[in-house]
Formats: sequence, structure tokens, C-alpha cells
Amino acid sequence: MMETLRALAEPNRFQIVELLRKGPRPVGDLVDRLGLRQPQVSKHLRVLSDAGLVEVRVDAQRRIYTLCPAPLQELEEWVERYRQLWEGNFQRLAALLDHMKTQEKKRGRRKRQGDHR
Amino acid sequence: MMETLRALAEPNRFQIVELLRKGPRPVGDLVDRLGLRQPQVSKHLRVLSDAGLVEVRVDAQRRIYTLCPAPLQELEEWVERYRQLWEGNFQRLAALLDHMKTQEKKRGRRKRQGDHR
DNA sequence: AAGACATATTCTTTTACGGGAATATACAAT
DNA sequence: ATTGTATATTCCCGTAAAAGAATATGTCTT
Repeated sequence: MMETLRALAEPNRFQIVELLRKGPRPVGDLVDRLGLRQPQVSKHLRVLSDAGLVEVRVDAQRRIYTLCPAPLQELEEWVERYRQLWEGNFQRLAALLDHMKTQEKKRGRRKRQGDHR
Repeated sequence: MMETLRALAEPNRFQIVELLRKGPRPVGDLVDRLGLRQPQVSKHLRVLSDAGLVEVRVDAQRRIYTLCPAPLQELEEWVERYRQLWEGNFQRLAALLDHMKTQEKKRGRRKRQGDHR
């Protein structure tokens, strides 16, 4: 997950993923569309590959890169867990109240015990 | 979007977001839970704030940070566009075929015009 | 008003990473 | 076998960004 995010957080890599969304492509194709030099593209593909985001299929001298669904699926599942943020806020309200209580306790403790460093 | 990803791609910031998912928290609380020093936490919060991922509410000396739904919602929408990857592959197959055609044309052009750097 | 607390900011150092250039590898074509 | 084509890898450099340390800001308490 962390690795997926790191990989996607780079603009060129993000672009590569966007391009690969439409279908598998060989490196040269990506080079043309990105306006990057071939070595950089290969390097970015390496990072994406290490992150499990792409797969290679060898076709003679060509390497055809394909997008892998798994990490993106995982990312979707992760962000889904945040839906409650914009779908009703009861949970948040509860948490807030709970937290105020916690803070109250803490404030009390602090008064009693003084600093802690 | 890019900025959201960049912000989330850092492990500590990711952790902050995870903590904030359960509800708003003051900085000190985050410091305790993350085992980071206060200045670093503040700095990370700054980045998250610049990315629009968190909001501050001032409560006396405390600053209570809250997670903002919008960027995450946007992220979800983005990744949703990739569902087709793991839900049937007709689209991909079509793209592949289309692409093979493109490559064929290109191969021809290259032969005619020679190198280009 | 003085000190304690919570947080932010600045400055410096270190580390990570992306780009450039050159080179290596491997298959294809002739 | 030689040349050409597609891609990967290596090495170097510059910059961006994260950690560390010190300090600033603002509020609360007494």
C-alpha cells in the first residue's frame, strides 16, 4: 500500500499508469507519449514493477507492459474505508465527544504530575 | 490529485491520516501516538494541510486537526475508473488489438524516416 | 507580569530520488 | 557475422524533501 502510493505519487509514473489503463503498451510507445527519454521511462517502469503495479510480457525485443489490478484494488479498498467521512458524520461526532473526554482526563493528570520530558 | 498522492506517500503522514480517520485530534495526541517529535509532526501536518487533506480548529493553545473528505473522495473517484481492470477484460482486449494496429503503422514510418535524436 | 504549555517556524544537515549521459544486453534483419 | 533496434542498467549530479536542533509565537495559569 505504502509502496503503491509512493509509486503513484510521481507525475510521470502516474501518467504511465494512466496510459496503461487503456491497455498494454511497449516501452517505446510510452516514450513517445510522455516526451521522456527511454532510460527514464525504463526506470519508472522498474519502480512500478517493484511496486507490483505493472507486469512485463516479452515480445521479441519489445517489452509489453500491462497494468496490474491488485494494488489498485487494494487502494480502492483502503479509500473506501474513509467513506464514512462524507456519508453522515455520526461516527465523527461520537469520536469527537469521546476525545473531549480523553482530553479532560489528560488535562487532569497533567495538573497532578507535572511535565514529562 | 497529484498533491494528495504526494502527501499520502509519506509513511508518517499516512499514519496521521489513519489516526485522523477515527476523529479529530490535537497535535500533542498525534505526537504521542506516532513517536515523532513535535516539530516534525507539525511539519507533516503543514504538508497535509497544504494538500487540503486536513483542517485546523483552534481551541485555546491546542490545534485540533480534522480530516477533510474532499481529496479522499476525489482519490476514490479516480481509482474507481480502474475497476474495469478487474471486472471483465473486454475493454483491455480491444485496446490491445487497437494497439497492435498502431504499432504496425509505426514500424512502417520508422523504416522510412530513420532515427530522431 | 512571569512562567508553563502547546504548537509553529526557521535553519542546517542528511538522505532519497529523478534526470542526463553512456553503456550493456538481447533479439532481428540482412 | 555485422549492423540495427528496443530496452535495461550504471554512474554521476543536482535538487527536493525529511529529520534535528533551536527558537519563536501565542495562550493559559497563578
